[in-house]
Amino acid sequence: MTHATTDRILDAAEVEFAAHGFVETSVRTITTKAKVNLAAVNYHFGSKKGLIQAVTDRFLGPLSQHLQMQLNTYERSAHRSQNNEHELRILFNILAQSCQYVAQHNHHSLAVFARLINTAYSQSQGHLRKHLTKQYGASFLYFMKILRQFMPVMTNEQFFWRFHYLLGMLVFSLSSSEALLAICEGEYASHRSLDQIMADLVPVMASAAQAPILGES
Amino acid sequence: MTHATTDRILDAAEVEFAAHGFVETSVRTITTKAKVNLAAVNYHFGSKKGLIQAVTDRFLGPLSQHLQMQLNTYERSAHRSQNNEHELRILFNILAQSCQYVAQHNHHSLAVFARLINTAYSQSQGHLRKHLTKQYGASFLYFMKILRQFMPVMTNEQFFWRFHYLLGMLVFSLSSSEALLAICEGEYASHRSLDQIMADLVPVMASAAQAPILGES
DNA sequence: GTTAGTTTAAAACACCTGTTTTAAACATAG
DNA sequence: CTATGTTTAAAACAGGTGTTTTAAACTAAC
Repeated sequence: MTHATTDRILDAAEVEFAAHGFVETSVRTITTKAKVNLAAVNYHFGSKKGLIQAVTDRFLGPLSQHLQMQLNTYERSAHRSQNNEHELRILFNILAQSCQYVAQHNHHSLAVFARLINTAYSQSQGHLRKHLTKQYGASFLYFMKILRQFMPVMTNEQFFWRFHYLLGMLVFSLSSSEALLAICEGEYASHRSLDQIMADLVPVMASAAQAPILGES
Repeated sequence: MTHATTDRILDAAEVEFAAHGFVETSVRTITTKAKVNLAAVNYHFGSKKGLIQAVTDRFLGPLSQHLQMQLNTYERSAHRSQNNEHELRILFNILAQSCQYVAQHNHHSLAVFARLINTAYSQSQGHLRKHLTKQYGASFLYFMKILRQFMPVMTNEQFFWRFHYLLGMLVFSLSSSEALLAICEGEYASHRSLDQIMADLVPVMASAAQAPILGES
């Protein structure tokens, strides 16, 4: 194997980042868990930032690619029902399936994904956010563009905010599922995987997307 | 003034915490912005954790109090419509008004509130979460209990998850509004205050709460 | 076998973190 | 005045952080 070291670093970093976040995870704990020399991170990835980008790119690439493909085939399909909710569910299902597709090969990727978006938006001046929009903004906007057709009764501004409400629901649910499971502790229990959460969210997002706008009537 | 120092610390801490989060904000920047000696934080609050709790308690107390009162008067009101969505909107409106009530006296409190919940749930083993549930769990559960009545067509487990989907939508939207405004940068623009976001979210949360559960039919 | 790239070990760097300590000055109530 | 609590200044502590460096060992290809 030519790059066993880099892969071990990426794997360990992904687990730690997903569990404790980017800031709270030190390079030393990553290299220790990966059983790799401390200097290896800076040797291969330049810096911790570089490692974070590498970790995210590893699944964000396939994710956006899969998403774009699925959206393309959807757009080419002829029949479009008059039922907006039905079409919205199809679209959110495509998003969910794309997430599940990358989660298949990479168990912690969804948690990292959620954490990434969460922190990218949480810090007001986010270099992460710029990297995301620059690298994967196309797929992002493509999805938004198609979604827009089935949320016609609102202005662009209202759509913008509504979209991010949905994004927040998705991101928070995925990134804090561990804590939620820790809370119920067997009461409501029944472990719910990120895949299940995503599938569960589809109709909720569809309904939320169609909710009327108050203060208009 | 007897406690001008502690108040200045709390004010400065609130602004910094809201803007950069708890971990990314150092005690030194707080004391500098508050124009207070570095040791003052540990003198008055014992530790940084104590300061965080003090900052959150300052608005979480009035918030839970206001919420509990409003819920109480709601429960006492006789007429209850058969329209679940209408009642749900009333309930979420109560929540929104309670938030706006504390935000009135304290402009950054909502951002801190959102960030608090977000970080409390993000770290898997959260001492913050325990403090929250121990201190304000009553109001929390009270709200959930009333809400439960108007979301009858689901199991307790489904309700638990659905509730946290809504919570996530709320928390993410409030805590990342700055980043969202930075994105659109005048395109969709029109500054939207946290109060407006909360009000905007009421019908969305009501719809999301009522969304059907897939895989049952 | 030489060369180039990789990996390791260990140490050090420079910096930031929360916290503590010492001393002196200030405030205010008994 | 005295005593108690507050505030400041400045320094230091102990520990963690990302990063760099040095040297030696290893691996593979030409």
